[in-house]
Amino acid sequence: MFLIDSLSRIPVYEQIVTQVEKLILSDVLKNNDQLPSVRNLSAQLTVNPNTIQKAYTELDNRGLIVSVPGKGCFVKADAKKNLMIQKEEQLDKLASLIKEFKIAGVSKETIIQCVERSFTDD
Amino acid sequence: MFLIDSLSRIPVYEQIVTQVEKLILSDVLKNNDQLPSVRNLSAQLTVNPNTIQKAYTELDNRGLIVSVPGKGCFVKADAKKNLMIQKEEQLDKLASLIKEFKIAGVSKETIIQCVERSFTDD
DNA sequence: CTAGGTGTACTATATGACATAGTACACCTA
DNA sequence: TAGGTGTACTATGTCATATAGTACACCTAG
Repeated sequence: MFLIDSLSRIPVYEQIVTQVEKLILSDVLKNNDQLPSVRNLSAQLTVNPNTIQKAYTELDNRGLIVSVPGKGCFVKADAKKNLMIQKEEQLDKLASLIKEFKIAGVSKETIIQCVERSFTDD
Repeated sequence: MFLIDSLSRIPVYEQIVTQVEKLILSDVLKNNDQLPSVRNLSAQLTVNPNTIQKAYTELDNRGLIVSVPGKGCFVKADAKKNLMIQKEEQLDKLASLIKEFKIAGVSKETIIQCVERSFTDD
């Protein structure tokens, strides 16, 4: 369910946050679904429980999950909606990346072709 | 000539590398142009000389500049060409980013609109 | 009630990247 | 010769990350 690249510059806890977000966006995790427990996931990924806790705390801060002591962590009702709104707002990042390609001499056609292909493939 | 964000997660030396690349791509730095000296730039950015040296060493490794002891660091003849080739190869990154937006429910039209706008603006 | 699972909190420790500080050397050039 | 260049090296400090271990409060199934 999760894949961790321990060599990456991205911290493990942040990789987990990102992957949970993707699972929510792709409807693998839906409203009120329970996440793996801190201890369970830490064992599964051979990672320290504190690292998982940090990821879950972050997800809680972002309003994507709720942590219920004694029960578990659950996906919030409006998690996906919130994420989609956030992603829309992050289009700025795409713009700056495209400007870099523009400076690098990559043609507009090349980029649009790339967009088309990304939307066609699975 | 250079702007450093010391709060960023990106290391200072890497910010310098990136900015030199952009200056090369935008023809501000051309063939055989001399880069600021290690001590000069370190003073200008209020950064340790070793940090600048690390950036220059990295640029040297990437084949973009040549370091001549006793003289200075100079932009290589085929630096821009090499960079453009590298950038073309990095289109994969754009593809993966677009897929993220796709998952997030951002429409293809929205993205292409963003591309068009990026190429229109200055 | 009890046992075992949950989240949470805390301290201590280790590690590595990053950056600073300082020094030294070899080279080139005016 | 003097002053600028790149380069190399050690030592130190800082910070985020991650690990290790412990403890507590809560819920729930038995």
